[in-house]
Amino acid sequence: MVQNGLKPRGRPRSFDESDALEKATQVFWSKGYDGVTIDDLVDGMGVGRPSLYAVFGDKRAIFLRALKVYAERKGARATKALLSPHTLRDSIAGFLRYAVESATEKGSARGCLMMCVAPLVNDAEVQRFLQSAVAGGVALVERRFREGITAGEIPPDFPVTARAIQVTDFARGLTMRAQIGTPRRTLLKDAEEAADLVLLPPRRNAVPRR
Amino acid sequence: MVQNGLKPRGRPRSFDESDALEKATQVFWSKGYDGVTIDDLVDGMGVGRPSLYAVFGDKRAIFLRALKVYAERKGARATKALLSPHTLRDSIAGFLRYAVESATEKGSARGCLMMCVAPLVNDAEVQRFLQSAVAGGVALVERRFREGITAGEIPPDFPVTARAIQVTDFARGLTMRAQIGTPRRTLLKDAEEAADLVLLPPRRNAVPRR
DNA sequence: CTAATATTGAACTGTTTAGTATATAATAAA
DNA sequence: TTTATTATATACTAAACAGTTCAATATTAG
Repeated sequence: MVQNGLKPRGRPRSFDESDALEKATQVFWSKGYDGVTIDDLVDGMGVGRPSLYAVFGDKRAIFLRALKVYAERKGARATKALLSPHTLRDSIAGFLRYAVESATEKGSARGCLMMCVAPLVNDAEVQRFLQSAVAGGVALVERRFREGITAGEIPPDFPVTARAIQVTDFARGLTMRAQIGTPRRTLLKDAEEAADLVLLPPRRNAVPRR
Repeated sequence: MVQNGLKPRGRPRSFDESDALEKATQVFWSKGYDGVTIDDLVDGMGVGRPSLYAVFGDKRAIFLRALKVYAERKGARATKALLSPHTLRDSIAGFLRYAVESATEKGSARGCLMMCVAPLVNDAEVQRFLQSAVAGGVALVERRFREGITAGEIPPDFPVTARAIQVTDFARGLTMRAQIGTPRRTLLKDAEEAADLVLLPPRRNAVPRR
């Protein structure tokens, strides 16, 4: 246990670990997984080759850590976009808008590391992580729908699970189109219309009153 | 115009050109674009290395042709799934079911070459092709919705364009989840519910958004 | 100061890869 | 049968690549 907070013994590192991971994210995002070479990572992360192997391991290990960093940051922002607004409609639209905005950000590659790059990595751990991320997204939206029922914004028979899945499928569809170059404004408009759609009240079996 | 149907002059080829392209599709689909080497193509297509370069060109050229073959076949089947059924609901559900089924076929890689592999190819021509494929899909669904209006299955004020976009976005979302391993039966159920959603009649009276 | 410890830059090694050259084989025409 | 033509198999070359080695460097502990 001893040396927590104490100065480490040898020569100090010339890079910041989490900073380097952040940069790795950009490298993978812009070049894909198979498209990235160790030299790309050495250049992009600003970490010398032997240090890179010593501290992070090989390409697969670096990608796993970068993916988790990315997912955590993106998940936090998506959660904020979803849970901050007061009205349900603003929440859902905000969630989808965030998906579009983050997928069309200038300066970064278009799309999303989790949806456009990671699925192609043939690796069981990556796949498991992605599945849990998908499930987490659905659960989050589902929770917001339940709050909407409590607040009386949607009827108690609103199919929360199905609609939550549909919201996240929309996010995926929008992100995909972002990746192939669909303009942001188009996608933002489509996000609004998707929000309208998933908030439509379900068909009642009962005969409408009045 | 001379030698159409005539025997060609030199040594005959030991492979069938379109057959080899079909096999190339499988190679790219299962290994991604950057993950594929020329040797993978030589092995997978059954074409010797020098013949491969002479007949098809380099990796990028092979991918382009394979992508077009794939898109044509898949587009034809999707069109059939969409336009064959009598009822609109069967058409839309059939379209989404086809997306799920083709993305979860046993023997092939999961997902879709156009959505899961091609977008990562950093190439202007590929991107243009994908954009036109997306637009074509929307136009097709839109057309089916219009027929549904004519047939009285949906009201004349049904927002055909917006809903057509939503149908194709759903297909993308479902395909994406197929790629990361979501089971077919789950996706088929979600496809049905998505079909129900996009067929809900639009709100008649102007409803306040907030 | 000296010893111990940890990181770094540079260079090295064996392998994989893309693209090509060359010699051989199979066919049609003459 | 001979010749022209096209395809194929083998093998080659130069470059890119992953992962490691090693001496030099920067820091702490005694």
